[in-house]
Formats: sequence, structure tokens, C-alpha cells
Amino acid sequence: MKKYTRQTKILELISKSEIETQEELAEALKNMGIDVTQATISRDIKELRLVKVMSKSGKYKYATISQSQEGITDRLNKIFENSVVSIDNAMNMIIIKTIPGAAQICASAIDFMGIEEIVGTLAGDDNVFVAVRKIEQVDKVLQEFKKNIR
Amino acid sequence: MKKYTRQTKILELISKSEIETQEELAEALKNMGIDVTQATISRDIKELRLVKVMSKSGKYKYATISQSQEGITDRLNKIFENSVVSIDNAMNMIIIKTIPGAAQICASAIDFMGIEEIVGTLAGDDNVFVAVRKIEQVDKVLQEFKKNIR
DNA sequence: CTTAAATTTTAATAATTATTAAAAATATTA
DNA sequence: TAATATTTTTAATAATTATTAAAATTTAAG
Repeated sequence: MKKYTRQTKILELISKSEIETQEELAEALKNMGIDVTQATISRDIKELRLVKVMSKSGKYKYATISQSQEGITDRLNKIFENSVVSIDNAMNMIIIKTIPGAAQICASAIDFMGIEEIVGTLAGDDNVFVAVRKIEQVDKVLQEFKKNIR
Repeated sequence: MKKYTRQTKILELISKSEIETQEELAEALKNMGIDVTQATISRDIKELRLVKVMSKSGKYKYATISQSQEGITDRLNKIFENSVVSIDNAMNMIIIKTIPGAAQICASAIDFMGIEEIVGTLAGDDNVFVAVRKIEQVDKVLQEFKKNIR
């Protein structure tokens, strides 16, 4: 059982149900065939930078910091969706045309998507340049963008 | 010593220095002449919805959820700054004209400012309507906006 | 003001979480 | 592959945090 797999499951679990303690998380993982101690989970939580915070229902629960902050990803995706005019690519670059003045916004939205294959973004007034690590990865990135446009 | 005062001090303390434990917070408060037990602080943290999370320096620290999320506020303020064309007001409404298509973005940015006096925002294509609770509060809100434009 | 109700705090402790040291598992190098 | 180094995990426990029940304080009502 890979650590990475377990941590992915943890993220999945806390997004689906309200987990109050690390023991509870251990139980839930056990039901998925992943058997670890609370100590390991404590370290996972540290690494994943998860937090325990009062939920609306008045109970403690574990969450990612973005979940605890809630809505930001959706909001930024909407920003992206609302400002893109066209998307083109050449070599390892993707060029996004936006409505006037929205390039900065789009670049921020893209950064926030956390797409690994992207080296960096540069925004002018109505153009965003996206540098992709390798040419082969351009399609993958384009797909990620499409996900966020509708 | 009012509970409210203490909780304000707590927020102040955690924003200034890296507080790792509730005991540490109790100490710091003591040095400010506020003498409470860890139990009370535990409840304060619950009420304030503070979180303990790994900081960049590799230590645990207490933070507000927006501090732990960091950077988003700045980013959204920039979005706001980049898209506002003019600001007007009438009665308890504030009307913001934006560059084409940026109204939604602005409204999001405004929501994120967390200005108490605002009842709600409504965004079209290049106009944002902001409803303020009372007419007297309009100036206060305008000031808050100005803070975010430069 | 006095009494009663509600809220807040403390002291004590239960519950939870983080860490230590040793063991196990993985990865690296020759 | 064997030997060594690195990483990860567990078991045990130290450290931290949340809660309980009682006491103190504050607020509200007569």
C-alpha cells in the first residue's frame, strides 16, 4: 500500500463525510482495506496540511484549507470561464485571448488550478501566455482548461 | 476582562507571532495581563474557528482559515483593482462599472472582502450592484473599496 | 438591590494528537 | 543480488487539546 494512495483516500474521505478524529479516519480506511495506525494518520495530516475546524453542524471536522475556506476554486473557475475568448497553442506554449483587461484574472485562475505540467503563466492585458514543460503535455493541459469552461 | 477583548488579543497574537500550542497562547496572554487557563483558550479557538496547521518553517502554528489559505485575498484584490472603471452610489446602493465581462469577477472579489455592511451583490456583464444595509454605511463601504484600489 | 437565570471560567481529567525509538519496508549503489 | 542507506510504519507514550462538573461571574427580571 503506497503512502500516496492512502493520502489520496484520506482526501476523498474527508471531502465526502464529516470525520471528527484521526481514529475515525483510521476506521474508515480500514473499511477500504487500508490498515494503518493513528500515528501514521497524524503524519499524513501534517503533510497534507489538513486542519480540524468547527463545521457548520457544530462538530469538529477535518478539512483541507481550501475546503475550510470553501467556494474559492469554484469562484475562480467561474472567473476563468467568464473571461476566455479563445485558446491557441504553438510549441510548448498556450496562448489565451481574454476579454479586455481580464488576462491577469485568468492567469490567477490558471495558477490556482494547480496543473503540474505548467511551468508558468504571463499575463498582459487581454492575453495570457502559458508555458508548458513539454510539447507532449500541451494537450493534457488544454483538456484541463476545457474542464473549467463549462 | 471581557471575552471579546481576549479573543481580539488572540487574533492579534497569532497574526504577529508563530504560536504552536494553546499553553503558549496562555503565556503570551498572561504577559499582556490576561490570565486564563488552556481550557478557555480551547473554547476561544473553537469559536474563532482557528486552525492549527503546518507553517512554512516546518512548525505547527495557529492561524485563521484565511491566513492558512494566504495569497487569495491579495489575488482577488488585484482582480478587483484591474477591472473597476468607476464607482457611483444612490440611496443604499453602490454601482460599480467594470471593464466588459468583469462584473462577476468584481462581485466575487467584493464578497471575499467580507464587508459586514454589505447585504449582497448582484453582477451583470459590466455592472455590479452592491446593496448596503443602511444609507449611513455607504461611505464606510466606499472607503473599504478604495483601500483595495491601490 | 436581590434573586434567579444564563453565561463563562476553572480545575480536573478524558480524549485526542504528535513524537520517539525501534522495526519494517523501500530504494540505492556497488 | 547483497549490502547499505533512506523512508515509512508501528507501538508506546508524551504532549496537547476538549470536555465535564462545579464554581464564579455576569446579566436580566422583579
